[in-house]
Amino acid sequence: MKDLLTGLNEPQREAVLHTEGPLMIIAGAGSGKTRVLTHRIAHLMTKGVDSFNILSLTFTNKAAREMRERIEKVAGTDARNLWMGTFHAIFARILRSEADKLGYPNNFTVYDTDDSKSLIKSILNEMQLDDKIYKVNAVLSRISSAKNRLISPPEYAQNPILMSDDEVSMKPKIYEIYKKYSERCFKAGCMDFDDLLFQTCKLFSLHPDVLNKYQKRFHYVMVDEYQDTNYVQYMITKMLSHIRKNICVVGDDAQSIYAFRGADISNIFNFEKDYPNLHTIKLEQNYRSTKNIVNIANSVIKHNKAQLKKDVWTNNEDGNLIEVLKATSDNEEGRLIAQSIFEEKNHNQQKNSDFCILYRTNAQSRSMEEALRRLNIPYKIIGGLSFYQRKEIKDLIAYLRYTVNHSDEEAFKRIINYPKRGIGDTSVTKIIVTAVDNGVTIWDAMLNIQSFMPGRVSVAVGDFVDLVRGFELAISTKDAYEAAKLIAKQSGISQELYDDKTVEGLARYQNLQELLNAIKEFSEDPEKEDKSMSAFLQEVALLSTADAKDANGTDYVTMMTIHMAKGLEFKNVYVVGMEENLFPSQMMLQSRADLEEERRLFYVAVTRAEKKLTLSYALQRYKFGRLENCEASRFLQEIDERYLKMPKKSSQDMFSDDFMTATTKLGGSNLTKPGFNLPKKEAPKPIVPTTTDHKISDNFKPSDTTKLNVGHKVEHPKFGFGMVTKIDANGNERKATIVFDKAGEKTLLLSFAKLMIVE
DNA sequence: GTCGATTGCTTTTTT
DNA sequence: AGCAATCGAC
Repeated sequence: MKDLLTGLNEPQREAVLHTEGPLMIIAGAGSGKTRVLTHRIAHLMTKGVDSFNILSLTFTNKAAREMRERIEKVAGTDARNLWMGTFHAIFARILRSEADKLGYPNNFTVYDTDDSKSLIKSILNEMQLDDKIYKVNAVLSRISSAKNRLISPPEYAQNPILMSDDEVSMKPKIYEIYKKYSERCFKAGCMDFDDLLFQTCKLFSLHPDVLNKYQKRFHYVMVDEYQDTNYVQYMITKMLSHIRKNICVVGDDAQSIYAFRGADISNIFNFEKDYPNLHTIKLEQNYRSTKNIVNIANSVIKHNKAQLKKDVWTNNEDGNLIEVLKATSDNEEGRLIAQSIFEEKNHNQQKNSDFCILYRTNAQSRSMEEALRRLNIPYKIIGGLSFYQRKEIKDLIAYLRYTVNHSDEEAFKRIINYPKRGIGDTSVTKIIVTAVDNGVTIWDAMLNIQSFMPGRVSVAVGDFVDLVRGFELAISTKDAYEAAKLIAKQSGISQELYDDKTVEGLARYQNLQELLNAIKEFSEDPEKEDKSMSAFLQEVALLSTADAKDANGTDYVTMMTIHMAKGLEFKNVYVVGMEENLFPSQMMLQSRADLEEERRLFYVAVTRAEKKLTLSYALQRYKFGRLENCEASRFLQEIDERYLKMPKKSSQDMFSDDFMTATTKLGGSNLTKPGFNLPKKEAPKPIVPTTTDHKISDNFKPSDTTKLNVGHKVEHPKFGFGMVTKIDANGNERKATIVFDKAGEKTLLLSFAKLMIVE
């Protein structure tokens, strides 16, 4: 036990030793949180607690896997009975043995987000609602947030606030859609992601005996990333730990970045209200980053109002100043970053894996990729489209799902006419509608196809039914891998992909093979107690992009969104695209709360860095295919200047040099001021009386303004001569801000303004 | 029922 | 720019 405590600081030790009663650990970035958690579990076990009685909940499979590995290192095989996993995985597992108590089949299948959307679309169609008004994403998020707040359809209908919100937003039918959606999922024997939690909560509420069973089992409950829990998750953990109250939550309010998905920081703030005898420990010493990085992070986060008091500090060296790079364009930004990585690698003998590029949106990766490729720097993008989101993978999975669960409507829709077997959308809809109207499953409807759709289609449907029966037999007589192989072949998917000789087709065929390999691995894994196809599907449904196996031994620069980077650390971190309307995102500028979440996101980004942090922005960037002008992010201005290093002179580019000089002058002394400049909010615009007596030049002829840009001198028939200072593009609507010599500053719509470009 | 062309949308997303 | 979804023509 002693060695579990060596090397820990005082609060860390305290957290490890405090095992009985409610405990909240507020863990600053880089404060050794994972270490504390693993040592705490190991400590429990050395005290004689059976790992069987410990439940540890995380948010990602990756986090769960890493923590399990670390515990096994300390505690050995004793840890194998530990229940450690994501909320969804753990409760899916419980539901698999208890689902019948809620009327679901125990081999229920799981709808992913695409399935949910597709089901909502069907329902909208059937209700003949305009999907321009009822946007699928909006409807789903409404339903999802209801579920996350434990509001069932009847409760939704009785909630005056929800109902009037829908009324006001011109979507009064949301309740009905929600009700139908729930019924359809239930009939299909399917749970969506939210159901895995919602139904667990329902199960525990309706069946005290079941709840009691798990309460007795889990003597100790631990929750990581508590700031990201939503209300259902809060309820479940509260219920589970109700008897013994040995609940330990770990979180950092400053790193809460998933409010947009229903995470509720107030779960942290309210935790002490639930547990009057709560013990709180703060881990404030940062072991990860240099003083400069810790300081800049603190100087950023202090702009937020809503936060717990915390004082993160470090004993590490001061380290480098934070460098700010300014580029004229998104492409140049990529070049500057790639160049910086290249130089840094050479100077300090670093590996590619010491570098990480973080951005707000996935779309920003492209300019980075191109630049890195040009310098032959290997990179890897984390996130984006995951393996299991690829069409060919989802298709085979749909076959497997449908074979396991004949009621699975979304799987059915995917496969009924793929590969083509002459059953088109009209027929499919008719089958589904008949099933829904008669209250039977789609499978039953197909068995009776003759009665309502005689003719050619019914033969095709009959063949399909026989095909699935054959698959069913395969699954019941063979192992998961052999069955899947047979299904891939007999469904025709294998052939279909094999016949496609394009490059993409080849890749798709290989992906299919890779999926089969994954099933093989699964069915040969000695650690898995349940190797059924149904178990495989469940595991796969809860996998995500971040869970992909690491390419072994290759050394690459990592690129990802900031969201994906939470919990990770790199020696050198580049946060790119530090621009207004990008980071913070313009969608997030609506409310203070949203802006604060963006700021926390920035906090997460900078705290990933161990040694060197670089921030960059571009003056122009392509957005949605349009070139837009950008200003430096307000977050840059919020940083205390003494931690910053001047923007580096951007390479060779004349235009950029000119711009640099100009802005540096504006910014004052280049020794103290970084060279970015935000328009001062208070600065009044010069008020100049409008003069309309400009004498139009003889040779005046309106120019083509599509190429009009900042710096151009123009003539306007009324306002006279002026200089373009800003171009704003909003869809097709382009606006130019022009400072006229006599008429002052004007913002003109280019589609109307007659302008002649003078130079 | 199937194919292609046009139209519209676009944050982040552990599950 | 890039992609999915929808619409119109065979």
